[in-house]
Amino acid sequence: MGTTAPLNAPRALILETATHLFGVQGYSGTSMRDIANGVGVLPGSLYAHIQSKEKLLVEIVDGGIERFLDGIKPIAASSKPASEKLRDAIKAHVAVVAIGPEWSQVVFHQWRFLKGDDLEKAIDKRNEYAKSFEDIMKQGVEEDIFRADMNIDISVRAVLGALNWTPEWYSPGGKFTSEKMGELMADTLMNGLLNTPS
Amino acid sequence: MGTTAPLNAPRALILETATHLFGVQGYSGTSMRDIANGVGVLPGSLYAHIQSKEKLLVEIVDGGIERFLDGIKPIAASSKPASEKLRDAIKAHVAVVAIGPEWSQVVFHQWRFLKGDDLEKAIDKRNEYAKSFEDIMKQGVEEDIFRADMNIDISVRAVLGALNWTPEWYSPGGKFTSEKMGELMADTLMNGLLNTPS
DNA sequence: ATCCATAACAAATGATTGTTAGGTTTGAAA
DNA sequence: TTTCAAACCTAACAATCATTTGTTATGGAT
Repeated sequence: MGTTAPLNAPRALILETATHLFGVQGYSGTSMRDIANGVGVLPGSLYAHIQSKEKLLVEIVDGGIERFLDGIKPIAASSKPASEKLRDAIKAHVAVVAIGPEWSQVVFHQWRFLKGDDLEKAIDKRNEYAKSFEDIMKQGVEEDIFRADMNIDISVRAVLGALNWTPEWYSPGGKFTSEKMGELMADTLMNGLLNTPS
Repeated sequence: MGTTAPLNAPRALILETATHLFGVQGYSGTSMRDIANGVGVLPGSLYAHIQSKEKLLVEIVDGGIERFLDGIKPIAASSKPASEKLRDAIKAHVAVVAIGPEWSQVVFHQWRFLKGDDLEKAIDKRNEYAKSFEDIMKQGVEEDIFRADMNIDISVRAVLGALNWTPEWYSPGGKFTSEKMGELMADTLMNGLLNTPS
């Protein structure tokens, strides 16, 4: 008595549990005791696997941003027309969110609690991601595929806002597959809402 | 010695400070000491003006949601065509965000920390707000002003996502007035990005 | 001059925070 | 059978948390 059976993949389980809790309750709203409880272990035992609460967050956020960047890089580098690039980018974004909505929530909202270098790097990567979208928009305007009369800054922010908000309502068991959802999202953002009579 | 001059409008100052801190650091990430510090008072002194940390959040969130609802109610009730309603709704939303981006951040993100009735009511009002947008969309499709081939659920979420994300980047001293920003936002969301050759 | 409400401070409450140190169990290798 | 490292528990730490209590200073009204 007094001990419990070892977990099979302790580190992964801790990451998973922390991601869930950080996503739902926020970083500050989640205690190491909460995480330990979710893992099924006493608080102190966590430190056999992780360095600190903050490093836990760094790992989750960094890994998440990286996924989004990995998703868009080949698209940005391709030689497709901007309209296809943007559609692909939107679909890629939704696809990453669909992998783990809670993970995405942490990536989008909890990065604020990073400090120093970790914070700086996270912000840089965020900006890099946004710039990929901006580049596609600019390309689209140059190619005369996108509206010349739109404000690119605002449009980038509108599109990224719509995308960044998806983990707030996306649920894996919904009536659309994540692919379909990406399509619909791209349709709405690219075509707009207004009917364009032909 | 040992005491400090009374503040001029203590309650309002506390609300203001708490809103700022909750917006930047989150509810759980903000201590009463932080707030007291910002106000220029010792922690215990706050309780002469407020009931508790939680009531403070309730007041901020409730008041905020109410502003958004007040903004859209007359628009939803008007007899304009859906396209004008939606444009007005988007502009109204941006206008409310512009009053206080940090306040809006609290409204959009910190409501999670409400409990019981307060939480329930906040969610109800959120849904009510979303429904106003949904109604306008449906009206627009019926009137043949909006695309019949779009998915309304997804479009509502795209538009609200773009709008709810605005406090993340909006800054009062930007190069656009909030009115102009609302216009540009409406342009992008309603017309989309694609060029529609005439 | 006295009174009194307002609003502050000072100090402490018990609970919870992240984290650490040291001891114990486990299962597999030697 | 012994050894050994991984992974756990027990117990505690100093700091910080929201909040309460008792007291004091202030400024306006009586």
